[in-house]
Amino acid sequence: MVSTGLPQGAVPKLERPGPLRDRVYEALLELITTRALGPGRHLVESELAGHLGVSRQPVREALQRLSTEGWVDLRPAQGAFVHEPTEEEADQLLTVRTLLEAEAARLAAAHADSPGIAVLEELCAEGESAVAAEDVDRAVALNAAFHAKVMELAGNTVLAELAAQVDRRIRWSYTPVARQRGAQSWAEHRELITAIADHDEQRATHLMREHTEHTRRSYHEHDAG
Amino acid sequence: MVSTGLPQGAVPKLERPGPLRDRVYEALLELITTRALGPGRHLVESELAGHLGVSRQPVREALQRLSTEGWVDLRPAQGAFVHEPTEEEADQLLTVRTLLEAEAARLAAAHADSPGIAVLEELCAEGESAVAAEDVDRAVALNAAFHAKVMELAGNTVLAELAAQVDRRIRWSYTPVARQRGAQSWAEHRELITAIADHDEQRATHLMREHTEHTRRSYHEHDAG
DNA sequence: GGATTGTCTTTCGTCTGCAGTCTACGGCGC
DNA sequence: GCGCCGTAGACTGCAGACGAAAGACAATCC
Repeated sequence: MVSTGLPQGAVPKLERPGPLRDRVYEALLELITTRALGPGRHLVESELAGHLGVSRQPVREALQRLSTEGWVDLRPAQGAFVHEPTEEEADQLLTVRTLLEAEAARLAAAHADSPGIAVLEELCAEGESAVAAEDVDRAVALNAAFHAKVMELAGNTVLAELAAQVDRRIRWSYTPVARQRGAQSWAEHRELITAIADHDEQRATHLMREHTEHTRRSYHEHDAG
Repeated sequence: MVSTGLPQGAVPKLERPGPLRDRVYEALLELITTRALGPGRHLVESELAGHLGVSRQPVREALQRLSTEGWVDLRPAQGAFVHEPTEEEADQLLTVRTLLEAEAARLAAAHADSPGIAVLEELCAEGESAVAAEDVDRAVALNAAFHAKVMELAGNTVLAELAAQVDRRIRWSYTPVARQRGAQSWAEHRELITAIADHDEQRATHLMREHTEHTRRSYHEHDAG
């Protein structure tokens, strides 16, 4: 088995194109999150199929998946429409996110080991430098990576999957706001890291809850203004 | 508009058969939850199509949906296989469920009104009588209805959707256990109702957490035994 | 003039057919 | 006897086509 001398992970699967439906799915998700397809827009299957150069079938399967994940609404015998997020729904999403992230922080505090904490600190340092350099896109990406790493350290796959869903939907109805509070956010991250390193579950839960609640509040302020 | 004299809600929509894919979806879900299609089984599209008297397309779409909801694993170019739940996954699901239900109880305590509480009490009474009559199926159904009502009173749609997903998956890897603790469970429900009626968020959260944790523990005991 | 009804276009829902790929099995060489 | 290779079968992935339902618009009747 190992006698071939081939590097183990170097040639994973020859990089195939992969199932067409998945690429259609990602293409549509990109179009939706970038607002190229705005909320409420009617997605005509044949139109999308022609535009992407494929048949209707992969498009239909992609739309199905997008529907179950809450990106589009699939009205029977009428077609798919890009979901229109309401104020109420955004608030509910933020509530749920607070819940999931806080639990993740607790579990991370319970299970985290040294290498994991080192990664967190590294991400935090990079994030701070990105904020200092006013590289907003990079800061946002690092923020997502930080939370994803906390979720990974929590070691609960189910929790991670749900959080990922919720997170993407939030970031969608939310793009303009996420760019505002930069430095403050990373200071809170630093506090959170120490709590996790100390295995202080209560403190980690509390800090993460505060952190996401701050974000939620800034959303409402933005909305009101 | 109202001069037609037709009863308003009596003729809702003529009860159409509805989209075929949905009926296929429900049929397959029934077959999976009842273990007629056991975990790990290879689901062949043409076979299912022939058995249900439809074409492959609705079957494919139903399988897609089942895949995104975690019921089947869709291996590319190989087909669909009924998902095999692991011990770890079951535990993670229960953890998440505890979290979601506890939050629902808190929100319910914050928002519940008299008619809602009345419904809860009614469900509780029915549940106790079902337990007394040793009608296990009915007791299980009422238990689900009770938790669903609490979730509805919480008034958070996103939370409810996530909880519904998690709940169904739990009930699947879980059927043999759910039938054990009957009377105890309903006593806890009664306590929870009073907490909600008093708008005591802390107590409602705590009680629901205890309640679901009891369930989780009995799962592990059953598993160990 | 307003409401109603008939038709017409658009789009979805479903079915059939074909090509690509993975798996399993039998034959062959060592 | 053991392992490798070639071939056959089966299944999935994708494309195209047909029937049906929903919405829009115009003509008609009251």
